[in-house]
Amino acid sequence: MGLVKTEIFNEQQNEIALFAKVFGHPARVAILQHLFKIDTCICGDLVIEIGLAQSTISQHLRELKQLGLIKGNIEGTSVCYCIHKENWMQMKKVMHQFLDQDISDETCC
Amino acid sequence: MGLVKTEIFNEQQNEIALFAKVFGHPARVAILQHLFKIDTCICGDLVIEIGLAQSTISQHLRELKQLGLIKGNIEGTSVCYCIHKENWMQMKKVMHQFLDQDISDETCC
DNA sequence: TTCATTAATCGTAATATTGCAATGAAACAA
DNA sequence: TTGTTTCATTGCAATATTACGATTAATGAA
Repeated sequence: MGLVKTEIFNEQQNEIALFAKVFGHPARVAILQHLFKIDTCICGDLVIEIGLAQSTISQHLRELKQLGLIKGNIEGTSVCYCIHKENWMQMKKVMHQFLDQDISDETCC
Repeated sequence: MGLVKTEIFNEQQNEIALFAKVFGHPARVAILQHLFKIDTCICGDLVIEIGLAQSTISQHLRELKQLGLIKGNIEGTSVCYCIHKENWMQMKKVMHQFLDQDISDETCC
């Protein structure tokens, strides 16, 4: 199948999974880290920085953009990509809620 | 290709991506939430709770176990699964470091 | 022993993802 | 205009993932 049965899970579970999935590739992690570091960026930089083909990077950027985590402004012939700060903070809330669930002290196994 | 070029990324980036990938499926998110909620569990519960085939749940449990996020103790004919608390906290550190990167105030786009 | 229960594993089909070369499209320079 | 640069898109091929039925292995009950 290779097809996720989204309909049997609730909205929150699907949202967490969507965010996590986009972080589930080291290239996208590296892109985001680079954008945080230099705080503004053009795509060409990333191709050199990361070491994948230009079309591959462009594809990863599109996925990040589709989820709203980055935005890109066209500046002449190049594109300025950066973190979408409001959406990043929103995403953080969702992920923290999941990661920071209470661990009770009861020992089971 | 369908094959991630792990070798061009650093250890931290690959580790973040591995953790994120395992959270990138709503069934695994749901399994973890359930384990947190009831704090001890057997696999059969999960099959009813989640609504996927037993073999599918078993597969997801294996992935979570392989990453060390859960552990399973055999108890008679059933298996008691629960969160691996130490490893979960360790994972949280790694993910927080990534999610909580500083967002500078400079506006770029 | 035989039967039932539980969960892991195997095999397989359907679909998704990754990566790249080739091509397009838009902006700018000469 | 023509060429150049920059990035997006398209069209693959290779591999990975998801899901399930069937089977296996292990335990416990009768």
